[in-house]
Amino acid sequence: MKNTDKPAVTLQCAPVAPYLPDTRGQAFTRPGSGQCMKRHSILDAAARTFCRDGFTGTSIDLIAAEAGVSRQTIYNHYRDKEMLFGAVVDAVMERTNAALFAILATFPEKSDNLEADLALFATRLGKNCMCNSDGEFLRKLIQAEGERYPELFQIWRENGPAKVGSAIAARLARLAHGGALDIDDPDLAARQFLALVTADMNFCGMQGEKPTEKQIETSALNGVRTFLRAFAIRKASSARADMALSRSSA
Amino acid sequence: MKNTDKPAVTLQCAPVAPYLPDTRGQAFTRPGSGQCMKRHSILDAAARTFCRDGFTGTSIDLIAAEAGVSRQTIYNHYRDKEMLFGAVVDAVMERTNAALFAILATFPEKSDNLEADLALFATRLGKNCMCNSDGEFLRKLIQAEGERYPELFQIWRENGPAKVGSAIAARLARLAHGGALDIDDPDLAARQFLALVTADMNFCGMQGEKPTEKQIETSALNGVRTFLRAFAIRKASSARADMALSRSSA
DNA sequence: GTCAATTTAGACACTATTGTCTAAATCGTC
DNA sequence: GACGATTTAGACAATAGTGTCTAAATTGAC
Repeated sequence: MKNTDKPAVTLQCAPVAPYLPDTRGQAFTRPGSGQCMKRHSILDAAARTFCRDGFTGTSIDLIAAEAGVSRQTIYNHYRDKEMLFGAVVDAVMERTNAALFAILATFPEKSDNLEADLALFATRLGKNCMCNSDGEFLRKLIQAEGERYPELFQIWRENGPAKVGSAIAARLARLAHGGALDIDDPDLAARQFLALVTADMNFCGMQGEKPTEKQIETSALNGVRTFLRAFAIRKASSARADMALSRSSA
Repeated sequence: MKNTDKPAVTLQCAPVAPYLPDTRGQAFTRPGSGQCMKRHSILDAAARTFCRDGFTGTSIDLIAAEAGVSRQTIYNHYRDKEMLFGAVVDAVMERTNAALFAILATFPEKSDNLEADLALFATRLGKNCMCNSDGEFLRKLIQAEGERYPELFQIWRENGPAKVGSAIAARLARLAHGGALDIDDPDLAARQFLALVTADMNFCGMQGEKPTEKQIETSALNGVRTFLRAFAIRKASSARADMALSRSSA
């Protein structure tokens, strides 16, 4: 059984030409050279450090040390700290977006075994999008620096959660049209779906920390169950039996 | 009609004695004197500034300017930046806790008109606890500095959301026992209740910003409706009619 | 091995911030 | 108005960070 497959999106190197700054002020890189490694490890270390210590709390020297390069190398690739930060944000958003659409493609089409299928979908979403390092980065940094650098995250605000929401809404509407769900407002239902499957993560004393894989799975299943209690259409034949059953353990 | 009453908790001045540092390193203050005002405006400005710019991004000079006092006055009251930060966190947590319990007391007891009552309760919670300035402070700062200063927020992690959760769980269990709700796991239901009534706030492109009052109300009502769809026990007599009705608009 | 590109370590000027210290000004109470 | 407590503005040393510059070392392709 292949489990929640991680859409491994690795960073591509920008093409050719030495020291020509692109839109973000970073120099292009000959692919395959050591430069690519360096740049990757810089972006990686910067993401980790910015996420841990915030923008102002992070020093270039710290990033350099953590990336295993000299400070000057960072300045060779990125004009200044803000440009580096922008590049990190871009990279993380691109990765997360790619993961997002890969996962959206796995949304269940058939309505048999809906609980298990939706739970698997929600688990994938949690593990590879909302609760991994990239998700943590976006969550923390948007909270912390979103107001100071509105233009940086505007793209994400518009394309990130909103797009997941409407994408899930469309797929929920499809299930509703197929007779499996009873949904008035698909957009609202999508938001509530996302809220429910992450419910356990936000209110159990572990604010702002990454949940474990187990916690993600449990939260997803719990959320899907309640979501289906609210929106699933029970078969008319066994409606009374279902209701009696579901009420029995109260 | 008195609307969502705000439990106005104002900061009390610590008693007596000049320049004796208390546990947080802050000097006590003669109540009623100008000192109290100063200290209050320092804490106030510090909360705003820390929330806006983060701990490292905030300078004492900025706080002093925003509070309308000299920098030295701040150092007279608080030993250093960390102590000031700790005092702010304490004050915000105390205020939020007080608001929390005031609001918890308004949780509906009777099960007639449950939707409206729960929506009002959730609205109060949003407006006076989770989405006001104090809520924003705790949310942002725990995300940003929670890992760096674990001991500061540990109290909140244990006493804040967890306590709301179990308090609401107890009240939901009571409603369930009274026959209004069908709930297996009250703690889970409480977390999902909180997640649902704040669902609209997190996934509509406005991450990390304070929602408007209108948004809070709408989100609360939407969330409560779905919560009740999942957990309310429909009267047996009108069950079929209810189900037909709720499905009619899909 | 050569050569150009790249990286490195270190020095550097500059700015910002912290926390201390002082002497003068202000406040509040009697 | 006197007096003690408090606040204030400013100077101050110490530290940390940014971004630039250099010369030497390293890399990688041919």
